[in-house]
Amino acid sequence: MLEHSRLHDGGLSGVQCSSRLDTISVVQHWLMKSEPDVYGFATLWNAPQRIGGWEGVRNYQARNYMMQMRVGDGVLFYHSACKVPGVAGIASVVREAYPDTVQFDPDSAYFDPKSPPSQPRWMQVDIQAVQPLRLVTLEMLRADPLLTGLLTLRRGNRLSVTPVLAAHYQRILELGEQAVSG
DNA sequence: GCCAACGTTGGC
DNA sequence: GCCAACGTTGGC
Repeated sequence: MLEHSRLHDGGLSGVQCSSRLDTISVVQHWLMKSEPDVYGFATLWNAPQRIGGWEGVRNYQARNYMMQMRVGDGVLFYHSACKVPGVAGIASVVREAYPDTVQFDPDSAYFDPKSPPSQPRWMQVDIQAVQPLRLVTLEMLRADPLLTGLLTLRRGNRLSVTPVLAAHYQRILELGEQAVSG
């Protein structure tokens, strides 16, 4: 089992590093958006081994976040551009960043002629569905004072991959499970 | 390196 | 379908 030394780029740069930090594994959390009409949580849930490749990201910031992902990181699977947007389930990272498989394919909608196979521009990760949630709607997210600061709630935020604080991740999980039992 | 034009995202 | 917000492109 690999262990990783890594820091979020979200303001931890001032943290003192002990010499043992490189043996500490820190689970990170992320939110990833997908249009359910194209690829929803159910699609991932029904895929072989419940694993799917997150290809097609064509935004550098989102790509850079994916490159920070490590096996075991938690993922909130968010449904966007649909009737009721919200977090539909959780997944986890099962394969770390590798060259996006469709960027070289001229027949793919995600083809990027400016990305030579010798120097791939776009990366993807693989994620595995862990658990469906009762939809935690955008409205619920906005209404919860504990979720203040969640990047997805920021006005005008279109990033399809964003880091999520552990506390926010836990809270959203709670909301999704609470809805099921309640 | 500026910035206008254009394309895309995504809530509403 | 509208439109605000934001990223990218390309002329200069």
